[in-house]
Amino acid sequence: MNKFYTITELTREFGVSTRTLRFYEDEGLIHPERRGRTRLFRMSDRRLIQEILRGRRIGFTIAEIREIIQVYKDPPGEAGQLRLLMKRVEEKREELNQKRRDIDETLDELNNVEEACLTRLAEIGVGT
Amino acid sequence: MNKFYTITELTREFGVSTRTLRFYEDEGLIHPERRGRTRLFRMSDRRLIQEILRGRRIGFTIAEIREIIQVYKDPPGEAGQLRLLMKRVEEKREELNQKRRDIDETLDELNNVEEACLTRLAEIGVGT
DNA sequence: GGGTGATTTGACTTTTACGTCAAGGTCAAT
DNA sequence: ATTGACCTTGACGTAAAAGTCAAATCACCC
Repeated sequence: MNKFYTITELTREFGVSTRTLRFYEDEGLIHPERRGRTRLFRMSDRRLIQEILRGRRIGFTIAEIREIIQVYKDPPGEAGQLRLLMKRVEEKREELNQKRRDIDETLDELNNVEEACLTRLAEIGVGT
Repeated sequence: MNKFYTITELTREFGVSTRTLRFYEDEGLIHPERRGRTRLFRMSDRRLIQEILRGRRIGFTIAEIREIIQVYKDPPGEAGQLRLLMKRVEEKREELNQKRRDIDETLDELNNVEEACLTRLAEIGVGT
């Protein structure tokens, strides 16, 4: 079937604006086909957008996302480049692990807040 | 002992600029004491800064961080407010859980990239 | 074949979270 | 008293990631 998606289909699905998707194209993150001037998104574009948005949610910049995409599209062939890439991967891993710790701590805090709310509610509206 | 910290002590400890800490004060996130015009940070300020930076790392905006701080400083007393707060807590929890999933998926991807690098390296520089 | 609604490009604007001067105050040590 | 380190306010600048708006074009349907 090889269905094509229009830009607004994808904006609705992912909750982003058309401006955002065009911006990602301008930035070289996606390359939808064209029929005339209108963009036609394939499955692969759709998946790529999902990855981009995932990166965005965890705070990657466009440049970082582009870099990751590049690696997938065109992995380096030279040993030095490979080592460099591995170092960067290691750094990213550290960063993400830190972020996970931060998230876990914050989730704990949220639990505390919630419990405090519940006790408070129990005190106030004794018969809720 | 009740030690005071100077602004640069804290900037060095946390790896942020003085501008950043003054910005946080302008935004009402911290309220260091003053001796004359110079800021004196107490332990409580230090801890608060840690929390702020943790929030920052996981992508909270200044406004969100301020809101969280507010809740700690001055928890709402009215039932409706409490319920509202709990709803927002629940939303934040969802958001953070999503972020955790995103991070885990990205960590998996990083592992793939690393493995690909290793195989590639083994192929190329057979005797590294 | 004209209207309607979706798309496109391009330019300009906005928001967030600081960075970067400029211009000077404070204080301890020399 | 001067130097040097550190601190202050205030104004202006900037980069990233879109938002907004205008004008033009396109596809489609009756």
